[in-house]
Formats: sequence, C-alpha cells, structure tokens
Amino acid sequence: MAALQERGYAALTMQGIAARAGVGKQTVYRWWSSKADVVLEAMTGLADELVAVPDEGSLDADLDVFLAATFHQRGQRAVLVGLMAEALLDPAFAVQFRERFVFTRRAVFRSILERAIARGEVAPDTDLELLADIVYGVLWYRIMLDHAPLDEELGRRLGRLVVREATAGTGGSFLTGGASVLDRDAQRGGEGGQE
Amino acid sequence: MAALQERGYAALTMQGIAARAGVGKQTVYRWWSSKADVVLEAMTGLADELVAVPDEGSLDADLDVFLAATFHQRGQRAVLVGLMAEALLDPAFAVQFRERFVFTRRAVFRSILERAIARGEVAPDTDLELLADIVYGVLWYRIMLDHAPLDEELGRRLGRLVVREATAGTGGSFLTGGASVLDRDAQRGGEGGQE
DNA sequence: CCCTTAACTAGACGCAACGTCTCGATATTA
DNA sequence: TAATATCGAGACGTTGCGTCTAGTTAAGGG
Repeated sequence: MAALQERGYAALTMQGIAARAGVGKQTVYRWWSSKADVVLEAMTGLADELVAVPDEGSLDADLDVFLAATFHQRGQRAVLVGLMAEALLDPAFAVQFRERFVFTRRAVFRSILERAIARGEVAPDTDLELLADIVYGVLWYRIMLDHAPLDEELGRRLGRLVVREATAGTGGSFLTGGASVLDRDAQRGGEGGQE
Repeated sequence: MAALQERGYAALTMQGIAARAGVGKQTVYRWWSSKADVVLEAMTGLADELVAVPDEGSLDADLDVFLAATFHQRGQRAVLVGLMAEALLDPAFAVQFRERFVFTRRAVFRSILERAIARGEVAPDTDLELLADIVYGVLWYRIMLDHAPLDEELGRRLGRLVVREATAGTGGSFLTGGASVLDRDAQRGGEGGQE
C-alpha cells in the first residue's frame, strides 16, 4: 500500500501483489476479479477509516469536519488516479467504482445535508446532487489535473460555499456565512498561475 | 471522428487511423507522436470551433452563451474520457493535455471573468481559478461518472452560481441573479437518483 | 531518358502486463 | 498409506502500441 502510493498504480502488477503476499497469482484471482478490484477494495476500506461522519450540531461545523478529512490527502493521489483511469477504460469496472466507492462517499455528504434539512437549516427541495457534484467535482478535478493545491483549506472554502448556496432563500444566512469566494484570508500566495 | 465518438477511444487503433487515411502507420507517426496526440489535436480543433468567446456586454450574458456552448455535448464523451484516461496513465501526455486543451479552455472562461472585472462587475481579487475549477470540475465529473444529466441547463445553473459568487460583496447582485441552487424551474424530473 | 535519392505503404517485430492454464508439490481426510 | 483438494510457480495466449525493415513509387539532376 505504501509502495502503491509512492510508485503509482501502473507500477503495481498482479505478479508483484502475489509475490508480496507470498501466494500465486491464481490465488489472488480467487478473491478478486482484477487488479483494479484489489485496489478498489483497499481504497474503500481506507476511505471508511479516514473519513468519519460528524455530528456537530450545525451544517457549518459538520461540513468543516467532513470536508477537512475528505480533502486531506495523504499521498492517495496516485491510487485514486489509477482507479479513475481504470474506470474510464473499463465500463464494467466503472460500475463497481461508482457503486462501491464514489456513491458511498457522496452518501456521507448527502446525509450531512439531509440532517441540515431536518433541522430546518436548508430548504427540503435543495438539489443535493448538484452540491455534491460541486464538492467532489472540484476535488477530483484537482486530483487529476494537479494544477492547484488540494488541501483542507480548499475543503473549508467549498464548505462555506455549500452553506451559502444551500441556505440562500431560507431566511438568514445571506450575510452570515457570507465571505464569498473572494475571501481575503483564503488567497494563498501565488496559486493563480497554471502549474 | 464520427466513428471515434460512437465506438469509443479504445476502438480507435493506429492501424485503423492509418488505414482510414490511406497511409502507413509510420507516416502517422511522422506528424504525431502517439495515438493520444492525434486525438488531442482533433479535440482542440473541435473545441475551438464549437466554443466561441462571447462579448454580450455583461457577465451574466457572456457566461450564459459560453457555458451553454461548453456544456452542450455532441457525443464527445467517449473521446474526452479516452483523453483523460490517457492523461492519467501517462504523465508526459498529461502535460500536453493540460497545456494544449484544459488550460486553453480555462483561459476563455478566465477572459470572460476578467472583462467583468474591467467593467467593475466583479472584484479584482476574486479567485478566478477556483471559479474555473468549480465549472470545469462539475463538467468533467459528470462526463466521467455519467451519473447525472450533462446539458446546457446545467451550464446555465453553474453560470448563475458563478455570477452570484463572483459579484457577492461588490454591492448589488445578492438578489439580482439570486435564484440559488434551489431554482425551482431547474428541478428536472427524477434527476435525484444515482444513475 | 536514366539514375540517384527521398519519402511512402505494408506489415513484421519486440514489448509489457493482464488474465488463464498447466504442473508439480503440499496439506488434508479416510 | 492412498486419494483428493488446494496451492505456488510460472508458462502461455492476447492485444495494441511504437519501431524497424523491405520493397515501391515519385521527383529531380545529369
């Protein structure tokens, strides 16, 4: 796993997986259907472990905790990039990838927003799918293109954006969270360029 | 090109490209360094052709035109997915892909926002990179995962979101564009599910 | 008009890793 | 001890990229 994160997905071969486990390739194929399947299982486990579902009492706080954990990369880029590449090339694996990883992650985000709806913080007809697409879209886009920093600070900024968009129209909140994308304190040095 | 869009990126072989052009493979390699390079050039040309830089006099209108064109897919998914997969697997191609395609597209978006800054519609210290990441992040995320509709309507909704976020704080505009993500009219039937 | 040179088409070849298949060895049960 | 199942090791078939070779056609100078 450590080797995977450093040397990249392509450097991981079934030969190597089997050798490292001290078994034959056939035995690996007994439990997993493909190389991608092995890595997918490892990543779902890791993600479940690293990203907990918070319950801090407010949308603001929940998102802050959840997105900080989600955006805190620990050298997972190479693995995620490999999985996505596999999903793009193999439609059958794409189904597995969506259902066992992507949608599971989105479900957590969704549950946070649904609790906010239950509390009355957010309107019930809010398009949670679009909000999830924005958060995970930016996350994946930066993972893949690697053109701008990807850290907890980005997670916090997107969290504020989500709160702002989700609570617009329910009364309060136009100005309470209202720092907008322009946040002075979020303007990190020199991130404007293109790589 | 039509065949590419229908049969997918993997179905396109160098053998086939050469045969279709009535030349030998070696001749194809004389002008392009790889299969991905051939497709990249085709796509940059197509994108330049289909997505013009509007100048409608206001950020609102500019974005509407630009994003409608950008989000109007014409069976390009298979090609874009193939290019992205290639970029994820091959770091050398990733550089080409970013510089010749991705950043070129972003530059158009950026120029629209910069004109809005010049007009005084948007604060000069707005983080245009993050706004671009949101728009293109959602675009790519839906292209790749294919879990929700990807059409001009989505482009318009993101356009309104960008206007709202970019003009927050400059006076006006909190309420002018202010429909928010919840837009009733944008709640298309049954798009809530996961695929 | 012929010969040299350049560029071209066709296709064989090497390569790499996946996933399958075979074989001999080991462990388990009667 | 003998029969059966499982396993490690690795050979094999497969695919398509990118390179390399060989024989052919077109261009230009003497």
